[in-house]
Amino acid sequence: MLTVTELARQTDTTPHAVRYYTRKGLLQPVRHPENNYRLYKPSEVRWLKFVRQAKALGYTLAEIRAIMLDADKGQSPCPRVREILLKHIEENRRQLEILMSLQKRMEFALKQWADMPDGVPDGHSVCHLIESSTDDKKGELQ
Amino acid sequence: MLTVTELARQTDTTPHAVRYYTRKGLLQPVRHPENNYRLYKPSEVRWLKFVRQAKALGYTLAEIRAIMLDADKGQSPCPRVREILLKHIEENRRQLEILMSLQKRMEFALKQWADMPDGVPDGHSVCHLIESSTDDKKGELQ
DNA sequence: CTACAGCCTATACCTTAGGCACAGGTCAAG
DNA sequence: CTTGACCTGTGCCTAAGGTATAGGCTGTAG
Repeated sequence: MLTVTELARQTDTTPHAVRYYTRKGLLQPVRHPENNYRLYKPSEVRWLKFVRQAKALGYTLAEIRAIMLDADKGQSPCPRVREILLKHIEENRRQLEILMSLQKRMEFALKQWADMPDGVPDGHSVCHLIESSTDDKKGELQ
Repeated sequence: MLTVTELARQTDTTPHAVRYYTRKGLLQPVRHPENNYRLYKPSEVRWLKFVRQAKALGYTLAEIRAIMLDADKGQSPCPRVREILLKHIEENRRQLEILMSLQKRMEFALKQWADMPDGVPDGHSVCHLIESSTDDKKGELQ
């Protein structure tokens, strides 16, 4: 049986993250009856490595939990795994477009501002730089 | 004097967002002595439009507040505004690289999985799809 | 006159994935 | 015996609001 720190070390995480995953239901340790420490079965190392792998692929903890529940019921989680990946690819594409649009707006403003002097607040203007920026599509910023 | 809903309507926001900005110190309404409603001066419309403009350029509320404090002290906020924009352009570039790397990983996995059958959990594997994914650079995911 | 609908207000809790801080417990070295 | 290092636990904090709940106002229909 492993303590949080031992488990964290074997999976390249922090003890706090291990406790967090536990709170989220991704790990089920037992408690040491004397000091109340979390104690993990050695097989949890494999589970946790799976979690890290899935996270690196963009899966959220809630999605990973759903995948685990599939597996716990003996069902193949693979259909769900494929479906979530497709959704993420779409979402990420949208997010990339938003950030690229923001990047363009910022770089355009930077260029525009290069020739403008600093102004002093005069009561009807806070910062003319920002106020001068054309506000086309804002794009939700997530 | 405007109520939250009137102010929100004139600036294309929601009443809740107006209250949130107020809590964050970006607006300073007085309170109606009878019903405790927030009451905003008509000039706050211009302030709030400035906030929306800055947000569209990627500024955070905390940064906008710092800019306003500059202006309140009679200092030109423009140097700070330029400096923050540069920082954001750098940060956003990093974030874009992270998301593009994730997008590549996801699309690679999708292609790789196309030829793989669904598996049933067998005790030493949760989902071979995810487990088969090569985990090169994860890139922090923000 | 009152019941109800609709709109307004206020506060409080929820979100992600942990980071950070604090208080207490255990162990070996000095 | 005490000190320091290391471990544990819990609880608060994040950005920018969304959503839910509870209460107050007015207009109208019965």
